[in-house]
Amino acid sequence: MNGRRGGAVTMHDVAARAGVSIKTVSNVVNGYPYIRQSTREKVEQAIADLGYQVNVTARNLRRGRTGLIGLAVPELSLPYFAELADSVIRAAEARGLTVLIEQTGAVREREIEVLRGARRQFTDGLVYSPLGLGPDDVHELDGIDYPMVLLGERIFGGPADHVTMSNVEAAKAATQHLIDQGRRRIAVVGAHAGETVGSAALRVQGYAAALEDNGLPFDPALIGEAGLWHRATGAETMWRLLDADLGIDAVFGLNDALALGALHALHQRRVDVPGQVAVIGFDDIEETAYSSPTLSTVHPGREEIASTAVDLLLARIEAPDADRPYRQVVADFSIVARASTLGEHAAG
Amino acid sequence: MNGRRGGAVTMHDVAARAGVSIKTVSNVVNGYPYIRQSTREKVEQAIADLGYQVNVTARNLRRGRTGLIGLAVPELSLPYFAELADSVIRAAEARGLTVLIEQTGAVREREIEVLRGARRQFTDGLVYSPLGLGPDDVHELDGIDYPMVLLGERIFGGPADHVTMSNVEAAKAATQHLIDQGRRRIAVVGAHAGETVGSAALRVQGYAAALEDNGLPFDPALIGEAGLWHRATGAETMWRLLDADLGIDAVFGLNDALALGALHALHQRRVDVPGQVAVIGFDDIEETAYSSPTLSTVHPGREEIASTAVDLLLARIEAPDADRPYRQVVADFSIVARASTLGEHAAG
DNA sequence: CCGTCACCCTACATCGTTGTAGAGAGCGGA
DNA sequence: TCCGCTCTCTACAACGATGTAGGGTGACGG
Repeated sequence: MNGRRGGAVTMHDVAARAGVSIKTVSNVVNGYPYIRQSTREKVEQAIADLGYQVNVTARNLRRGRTGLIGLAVPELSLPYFAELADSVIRAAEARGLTVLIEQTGAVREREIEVLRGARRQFTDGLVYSPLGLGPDDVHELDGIDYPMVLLGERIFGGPADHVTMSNVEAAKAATQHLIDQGRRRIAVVGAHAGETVGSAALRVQGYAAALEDNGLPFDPALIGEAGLWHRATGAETMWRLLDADLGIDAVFGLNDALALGALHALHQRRVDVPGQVAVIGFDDIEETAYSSPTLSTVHPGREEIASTAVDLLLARIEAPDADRPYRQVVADFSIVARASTLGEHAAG
Repeated sequence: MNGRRGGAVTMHDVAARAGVSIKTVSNVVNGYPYIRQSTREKVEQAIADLGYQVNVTARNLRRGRTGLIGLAVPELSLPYFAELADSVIRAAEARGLTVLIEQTGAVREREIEVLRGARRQFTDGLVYSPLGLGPDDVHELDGIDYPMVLLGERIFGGPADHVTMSNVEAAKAATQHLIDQGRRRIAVVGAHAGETVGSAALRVQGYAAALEDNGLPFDPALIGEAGLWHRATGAETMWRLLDADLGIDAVFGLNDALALGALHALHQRRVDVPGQVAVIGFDDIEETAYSSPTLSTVHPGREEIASTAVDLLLARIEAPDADRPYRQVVADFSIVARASTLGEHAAG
């Protein structure tokens, strides 16, 4: 029965042992103030003696809440999402919530399914990070009647709070960092041709803005496409760019996996980093601190995103009726300058 | 209320609309056979009209099961565990179970805490993969009164079924693979000095066995230590080994992260892989198929481990009283030969 | 024509907890 | 003295589902 097999001590047993009513036990457990000290002690003793633990299922039924929140991400095998999940789990734990992870594989159908699936019943709310949906799918969020927090830049305007990162600003800062190191021919790895929404488009936009700010030309030849943001595609794109002989002196990987792939390709071609080409990534995944050279990157405030998301969700869960307007929060970012732009001497 | 706010359609509502008793609705929902076709249709129509979904919490309370299982792993940011979690989630899904992940950070205290923590109440069982515990901690498992499946090689003999991989055999096969390519000076990256249990010890043991089978000497100088099995430590260990100038012609990374780190170090030192040094890893994480050169490795049957673990757990959950002896299952492995041992021509 | 049996359905209690309402004790102030 | 208040505790009815027991049908065999 519910975790506790065998014994299955209930409030009844505790009440009997302590010689009080079952409700008094409940009151003690829930910290109700008007209980005589001696009574409280009797109950606590009985609880200790019997090893009683509240039956959360029954409490949930009664309270109408489960204490569980869902987290829908594309895949745990993508480091960014594994680390995001890690942060969300920690943030939730700190607030007494438990996280139930659902993988969507970035497949549109599965992302939609998650919204109405049976699992929604277990959870008080959902942190939703879609990759497969596009702006045309906003209507899929219509009629969502549970607390939800959106992450990412695929969809805006649903009936949910939204936590994003400053993609444009951060990409601009990353590009500026390269320019500050004297770089002028900065390639991009990971663009998505034709897209106008999503992280790829926004980050390229930031890149272009930085160039413009510095009076540098935007050369389409420097924009390397890569559909999947994996290490392998990063390396391939880098090879293509190198083959084209464009005089590149820096690379902006739109995420860390791409940048690490590019780093790898550069090594293989015996291109010195950052001597000949500086590299910067985006996401600050753990591995960037361990690559060689260590990878400069954008720290997107993952912890902040996670804890803000959980806070917003919790607020909606606790006051479901308050039809307070949906908030959009933009997390702070920072540039983490490491050896791939500064060189070994200056960085760690 | 439990996911469905607002409406909160219950069996009562469905029963009223269909003009039957609430129990009949329950019977329809649960596939009870003795129901007139016409009645069934009426009920199903009412369910569809009202958009009714069973309240899982109430059902759980009544049935004494939650349909949730716990999965305790060190960290999701370690690719092996992220992929293991992925596999367990899929396996559980296929059997109608939902997974609740708990991260222990491989910290002994937190691993112990997980065993009795409040979360155990939410779950019908636990898939437990400790890294911080040692054989002396078996007693921590005493008195565990819920279904549990152990993973890994840290602890044996607890009151639980156990799924392991053939560490010794697999490591032996990996080493043999290198020997088959004509390698004779095979270094190990990732050994744990002094340990006699755990994956490191077992894999080194398999390595030694392969050498012996082939009449090759075991040279302690070739055994590179690395406490953490990360890419960075793999690279460091590899550098140390290279610096020692041992005439190494192959490297066995005790896991893929180490092997990838070693690969990286070799590249940096302009050592040709596999021309001068062949490299093989262990785990077959996704990335090994994308590294350059692609990394040969041991496929440890992660899917099999996950689905076996879930099967065993489910069997215990469904028949908790059956005191059938605890089983130990060893998953099959296979060698995945890629470019880091075969060269580009032969491999993908 | 009646008992038996398979079939279909219902009433009621129950899972373990918490909200509501209110009872009784004790105390101070009018 | 009685009222009203605070404090402490209890009884009872929920939450939404399912197990148990049993009440009606109608068909069939004797």
